[in-house]
Amino acid sequence: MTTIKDIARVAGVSVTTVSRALNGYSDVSKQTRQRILDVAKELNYSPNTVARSLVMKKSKTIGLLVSNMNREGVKDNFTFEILCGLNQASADAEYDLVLFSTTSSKQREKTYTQLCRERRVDGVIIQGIKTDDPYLEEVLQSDIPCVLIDIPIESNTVGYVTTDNVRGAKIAVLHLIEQGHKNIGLINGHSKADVSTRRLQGYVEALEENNLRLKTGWIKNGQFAEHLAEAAALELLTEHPELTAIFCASDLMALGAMKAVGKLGKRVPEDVAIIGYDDILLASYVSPTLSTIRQDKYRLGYEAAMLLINMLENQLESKAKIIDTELIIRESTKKATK
Amino acid sequence: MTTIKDIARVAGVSVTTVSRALNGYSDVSKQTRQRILDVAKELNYSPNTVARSLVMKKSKTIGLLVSNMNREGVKDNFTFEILCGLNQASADAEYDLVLFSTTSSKQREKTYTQLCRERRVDGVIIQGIKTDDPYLEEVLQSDIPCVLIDIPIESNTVGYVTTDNVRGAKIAVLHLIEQGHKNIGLINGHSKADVSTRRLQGYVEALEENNLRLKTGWIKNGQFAEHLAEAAALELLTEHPELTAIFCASDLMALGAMKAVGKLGKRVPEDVAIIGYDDILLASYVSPTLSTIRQDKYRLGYEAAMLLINMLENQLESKAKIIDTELIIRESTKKATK
DNA sequence: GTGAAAGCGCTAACAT
DNA sequence: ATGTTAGCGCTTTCAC
Repeated sequence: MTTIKDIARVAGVSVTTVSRALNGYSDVSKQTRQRILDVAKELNYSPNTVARSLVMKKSKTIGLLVSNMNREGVKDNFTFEILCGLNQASADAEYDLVLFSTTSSKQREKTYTQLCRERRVDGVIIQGIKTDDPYLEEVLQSDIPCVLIDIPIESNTVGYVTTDNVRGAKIAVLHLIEQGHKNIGLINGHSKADVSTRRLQGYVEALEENNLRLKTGWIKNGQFAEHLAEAAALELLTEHPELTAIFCASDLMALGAMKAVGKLGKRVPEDVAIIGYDDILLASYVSPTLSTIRQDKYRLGYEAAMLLINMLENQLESKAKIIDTELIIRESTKKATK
Repeated sequence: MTTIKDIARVAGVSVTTVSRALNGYSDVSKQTRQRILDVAKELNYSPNTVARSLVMKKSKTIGLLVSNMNREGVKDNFTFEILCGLNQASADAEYDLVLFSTTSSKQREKTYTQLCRERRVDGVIIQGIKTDDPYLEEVLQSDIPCVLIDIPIESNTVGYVTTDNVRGAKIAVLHLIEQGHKNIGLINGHSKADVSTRRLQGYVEALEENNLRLKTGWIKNGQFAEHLAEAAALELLTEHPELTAIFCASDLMALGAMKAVGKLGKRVPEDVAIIGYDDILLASYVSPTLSTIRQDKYRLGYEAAMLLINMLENQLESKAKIIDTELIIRESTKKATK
């Protein structure tokens, strides 16, 4: 493996000059630089980024702490789309992405800080973590630059990227109201997700603004899981036959709710209208197609990486980014024919 | 940031001893080791893997060269499932995964070898590369250990993981034949994919063994893309109305074919039976549900990482792994009622 | 059982 | 414009 030392020897200069030439410093004579470049190419030289990282104390790598990278997580491409965005943005800025595996049981032996410091990543992006995760506390205490996805916490070294979940949920429910629904149920995620808290808020606001009844019995949690949401919808519709619409805080859960409606011998949207959240691929394929609030997951990832890189390279003022969502109207909320 | 030097100073020993103690070498007295461990904990020490990599010439990281990590690739979770498997396996073996971004335009400026050597990855896993990709040639010439997914090439430093695509395709077509079909079309991927070549072979074998007619006009390529497959199916069914079934070399293409059947005013499976390949999530959600050949993508990834790690740590004999596939019968190939 | 010293490949003062 | 030197944090002979 060729090193700059080899180049120096062959080119008849010192390693310093080689380093300077290769890194494009100005204080190298034109002919020397050319000679060095030629030799480097001739010897098929590749710089050793490890050695460089050691001395520079920067690795040009970003650590990724994502949940759902296990066998079970395969069902939604939510994480993957974010990953794609992250990947593209870091590629553009010439950063490498390293996946920290939080899946393994061993993993929890190490603290967040240990994890990051060992790998010498310049910064970290975290997605899919619950709000009561002990790591979160550490993130705030640590001095490692970090961007959180969908957890709006800001500090000196921590920023975040998310969508306006209150508004998204509100728009979803307003759409249902517009379709003539007055008794609207909610199947939410769980209390340890910030998005759930906010989507609940949006739901409440939409109802209140329209002077509609709001019963706690109409709200259940489905943990973002399809089958749990199915069970929740079953209960909801059995216990509260007055419900004519359900807002689900994720498309996967909406799918579960649709199944529940079917099992009760009812139809979507004629008997019960369903609207989801996310706009996953499945939403436009299921029958009836699912109305939903589209989140641009790719962009979520892209912006997260951009933000982090900006934090690393410039002293950034704003460390938060809110991304738009969009109402997608499909068949599952078609107005009931009176 | 604490270093072993700090520990050495506080514990009153040399850095050598600290290194030995921390790495669990036997030739350190019990009390010295304990003292060092205590000091390390007290100083909140994390080892610097960069420094270690530099001297050890091993990084305990695996490079990932995956295609489809861009905005367009988001549609199928195929890559993601593989990623999950890779992630789990490397986590288990305490390797880190670093994503090489082949998406960026800059990327192609660097050769494969440069890419890998710069990052000092111990090995590489490649997925989604076409058989005429220039990188592939380099992989074989390079001495960097590498595992290919779905490209059966083996060398001293190169292994692969794949499924038996001939057999998978054959089983799919045999299933159609069993359902009474005699005129069976094929929508394949493209000629630069090894899996396509093999699935074609399986198709041919199945027909020949049953003395069924085989017309080149019945075969088209859909480039693994849904809309191209839809167009291909449209042509196929228009030009060859005798076809009563189509085998598609991917589920996404099968979805396109199903749309085409619909557009022609025909029904699946009554008029045209469709069988796909992969068993993506959508397959069990579309209507009618899609029969297919299931590939365990997670396992594909898991085994690829395991294989590579084995190649890195032991001198491995076998560098190939073939994973089973499975016929999944759903509605899209239900026997036509006579 | 422990330490001194060398060196992994690179960058960065500080000379000259 | 170029070279000398030191050092990043760690592992590893080789001595004692």
